[in-house]
Amino acid sequence: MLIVQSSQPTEILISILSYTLTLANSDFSLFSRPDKNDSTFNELLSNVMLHPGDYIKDIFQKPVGAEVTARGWVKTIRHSKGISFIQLNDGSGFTDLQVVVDHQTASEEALKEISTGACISVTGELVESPAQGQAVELKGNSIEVHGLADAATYKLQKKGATMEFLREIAHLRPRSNTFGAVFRVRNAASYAIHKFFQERGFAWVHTPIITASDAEGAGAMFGVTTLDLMNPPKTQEGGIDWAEDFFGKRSFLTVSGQLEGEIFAEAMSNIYTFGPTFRAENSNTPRHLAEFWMVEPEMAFCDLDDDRRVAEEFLKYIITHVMDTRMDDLEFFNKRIDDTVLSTLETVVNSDFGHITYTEAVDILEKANKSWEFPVKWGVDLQSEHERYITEEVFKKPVVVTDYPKEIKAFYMRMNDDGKTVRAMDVLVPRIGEIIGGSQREERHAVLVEKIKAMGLPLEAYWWYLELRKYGSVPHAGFGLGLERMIMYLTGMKNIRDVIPFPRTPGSAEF
RNA sequence: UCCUCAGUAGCUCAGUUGGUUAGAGCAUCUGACUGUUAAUCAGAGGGUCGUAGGUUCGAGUCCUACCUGAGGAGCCA
Repeated sequence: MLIVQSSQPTEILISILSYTLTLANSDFSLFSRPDKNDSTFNELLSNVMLHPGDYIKDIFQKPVGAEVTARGWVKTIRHSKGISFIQLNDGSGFTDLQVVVDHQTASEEALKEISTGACISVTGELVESPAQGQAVELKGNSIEVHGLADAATYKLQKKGATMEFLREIAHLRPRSNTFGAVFRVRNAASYAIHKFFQERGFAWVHTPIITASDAEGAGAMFGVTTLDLMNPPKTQEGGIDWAEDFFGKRSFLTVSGQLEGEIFAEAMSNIYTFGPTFRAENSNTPRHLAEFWMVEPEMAFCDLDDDRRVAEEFLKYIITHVMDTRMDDLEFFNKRIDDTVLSTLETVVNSDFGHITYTEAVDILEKANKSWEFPVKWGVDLQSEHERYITEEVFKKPVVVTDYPKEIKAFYMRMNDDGKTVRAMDVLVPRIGEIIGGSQREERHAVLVEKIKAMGLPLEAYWWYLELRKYGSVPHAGFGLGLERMIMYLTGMKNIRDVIPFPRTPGSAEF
């Protein structure tokens, strides 16, 4: 058996269809190559594409005796005298379909061409399985081989791979149990996010990826330029003349869509952003990426108390949806990755979140009979160890901490009447610590102007942000959720690089 | 960016106070087995010990630099 290499898309498709292994008549040399003129591209496409009802997850729902075709990638194949077993998976669910092929209807020689990683279609009858391990299995009558996978060089083995190794084969890792489950959960969580907001009348706003305002001060930004770095235009002072650049000024990849989100909240009332975000920090930890996805709702006519309630409802909704739709994957994580995943998620869904102020939190921490690596003192930001103590040991459930000292929070957070604290909130959950950060925004023009000045930020850069406070200003609030941190929470995965398809970190942008 | 640890077969690892021909399991290949479930059993092949220097009669092992990865810190989502 050979694989035809071709470069034209239509030829590739035809060669995919040409390796039909006809098992029913025991003549394994029958590999017909259909005349290219026999079929149009569209007809070929409709023949190979999976439709609802065709996925392996759907096949499990069909009655015993049904004639079905299963398509997917071989996870393992086992040969015995007279019979072979294939575990087939198309990514639609965690459970593999077991395909059974009798050597009286198919030659062992031909079956041994098929190995882990090969892509095949199998047609046959769905039957009750006589053995332990699965309720039903597919009794294969004919197998179509789309693409073989050389067993001697295929890198994704059946066992023994570390997360670090799988990261190096990111083009193959979605086919593994763990990563198939991770990305199904990621998809389900993403859908739940949209569903939650859409059901509540929030509009999804596509805030820009490229921005010219570097004034937020939320960390280092990636520059975007079309200038020739070897020979950039210079100003008279000798610096780079950004006026000559593509956008006529220095521009960057966004670090947050919040400020633009506020514009739309003050026009469409309730909105959310959901998209990629970039930080050029040289931070190399299991919790940081240079490119990650963030969800940022922004609500008009909303104070911090409402903000807090939305955040609680939001987290519970995502978890509930994933538990309802991807319990097969969650059970795998609970069994193989972290045996506290399910109990933690159930705790979050079934508890009313606690609520304390920063001042109360500091009081609790000072009175705690613990030796902190970082001493606690009013005015100093809470460390991870403090956050986890409060949520895991004091409350034993999620806690929202509000009203932080103004010095340790961003300029746009609304000043409290005490003049010392701002209407900020952090949602802390067991095992992770902070998962959501948010605030009520400063809607009073004069107060915001003073705040920007006090923090030494340039007023001009915020001209439009300040105008929102001059024309039809209203109390409003919002928060941010890092999608990957949520996926880590849902799956128990320990490294953020393993919950995003293609991680970007300092020194690494492969694939 | 700083601190710590690691890098030996395709993968996961062992390798003693420096010692002559570097091992295992899995994977691969060959064979056996009529229902397997990380199949099992028998046999075979497979290594520039991260890279470059250095110390030594002799380096996988000791030293230096660099590269890559992981954990911790800072920053945060």
